[in-house]
Amino acid sequence: MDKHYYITTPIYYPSAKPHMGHAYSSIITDVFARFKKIDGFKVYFLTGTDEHGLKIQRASEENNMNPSDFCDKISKTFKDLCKTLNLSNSDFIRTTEDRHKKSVQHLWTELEKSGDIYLSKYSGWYSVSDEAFYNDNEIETKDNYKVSKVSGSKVEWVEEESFFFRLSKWQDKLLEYYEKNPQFILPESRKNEVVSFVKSGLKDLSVSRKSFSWGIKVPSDKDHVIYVWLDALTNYISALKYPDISNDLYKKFWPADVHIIGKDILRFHAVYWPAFLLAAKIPVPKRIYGHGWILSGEEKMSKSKGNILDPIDIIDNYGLDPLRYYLIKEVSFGNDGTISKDKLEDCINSDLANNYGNFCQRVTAFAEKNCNSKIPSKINFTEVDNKILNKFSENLTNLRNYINNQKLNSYVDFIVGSLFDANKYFNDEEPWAKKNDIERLNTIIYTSLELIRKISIMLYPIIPDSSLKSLKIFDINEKDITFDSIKDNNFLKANNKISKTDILFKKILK
RNA sequence: GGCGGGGUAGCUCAGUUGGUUAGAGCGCGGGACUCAUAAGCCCGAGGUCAGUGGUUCGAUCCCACUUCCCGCUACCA
Repeated sequence: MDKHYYITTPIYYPSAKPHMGHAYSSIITDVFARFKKIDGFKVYFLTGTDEHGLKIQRASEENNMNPSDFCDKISKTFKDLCKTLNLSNSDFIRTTEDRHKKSVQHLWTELEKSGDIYLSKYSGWYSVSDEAFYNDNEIETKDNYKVSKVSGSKVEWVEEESFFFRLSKWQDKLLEYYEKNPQFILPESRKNEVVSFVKSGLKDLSVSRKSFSWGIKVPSDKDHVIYVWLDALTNYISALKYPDISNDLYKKFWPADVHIIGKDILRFHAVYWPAFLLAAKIPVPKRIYGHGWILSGEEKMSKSKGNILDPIDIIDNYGLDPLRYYLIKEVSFGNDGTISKDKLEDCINSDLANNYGNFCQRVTAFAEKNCNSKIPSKINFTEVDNKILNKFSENLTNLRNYINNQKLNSYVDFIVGSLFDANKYFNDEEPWAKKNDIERLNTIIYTSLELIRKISIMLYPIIPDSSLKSLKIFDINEKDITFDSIKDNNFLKANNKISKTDILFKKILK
């Protein structure tokens, strides 16, 4: 039976152009998706855009466009980003699509039927200029006016009719679910935050708005549109054709294996989403991973600080794979990380150019001169050769576990360690000094070529383009890659041609 | 304020269920080699493991207190 794997990025809110945070979430997700693909899984990788809400409605008005055309335009920039980042996504969902609307409205109706939605009033201190509600403890009285303590702007008491979701009802069930599924929320530190939040008591959630119209209408009351989370989160199942739960996509891929998200939206994914699903009697996803943020130097990137590193700029200047590699290798996954041109350049030079790229180069160049550009025959592995080659089969399970548990850094550490070993092996065995011992020379070359093959396969999920370039040496194409084959020490067939490879990563002169 | 996490080499981080000389990568200094993108390999310098006190034969790791940093504390996403 086929093995299935469903992984998602957040759907992005396109009120601004794509930034490093979007790129990071997407690249991370792509790494997992690609790994699973070469490990024999049928993978469904979903990304998309969340296009409803007041901000979008306003932004479209400001641009003198109708919201629908406006969304088409901005959603496209995110779709383009998928190509720019070389994502292997299976689908791109937009919340303005009919398939999504149908899905959301059906889910709403289910929640209504189960008694989890009721009509009431949403009220609070509202600041028009801040577009935000404030609690009693967030306002103060100044010159006979109520103002926000934070912004100082005037607030007024607003009441609005709204539908509510009985989130409070699900508090215990959620805690029970976290208890029974200790790996549901990762990383562990963030799980604690969610649990303590839920334990502190859940209030019912306002899930509709009458104050604007750009959204999916509440089926039973056309004056209301369905508010953000109930709309947005549903994308994860609407892409699988929910409510048609007998179709293949849904049957095979739901519940999702992991939703990759940023830590800023963890609560919505780890609390609201499972609560909606529990209420609608839909299985809950297996895992929510809330990753950290990419900071620039010490600070969060912001326009005012002028320290924004635009992913597109970086890709234009350094290439895509260096950025992908950097984000995976240099950021401690789960924690916040930093990026700077300086660190990126160091990483490119030491890891990609000197270590990986140069190893491919020195081995293939040597093989060209000494083996007539053919995979050598007459090989006889010694203990040294077997030791370095067997490390991969010995770690096959570990590597799979790393990916299954989102231990990205452990996965990369193994690769980097293998590269050090490979360079050391080549150095220590001195093939250039073995020209009168052809069998030994051939064996060293063969072993080294196998190392290139194995390491390149492991790198494929992270830097797919470069990995494929490298595997071209052996005429291995994308569709032929299997992760499992890194356990094979005799994969390369004698006398097959070794294709010359270009320099994979140019060193950056500093 | 409450709850939680953290302060380990110049930088980024790992680690110790408490036990002889505390680890990696990068950066830095030196060496031998030459197949390679002057890459790679070897050796080395550099840390009172935030501070104070306690438990213990012994603490960087356990406990208490101090100090600094960060996160969460609901309807922008």
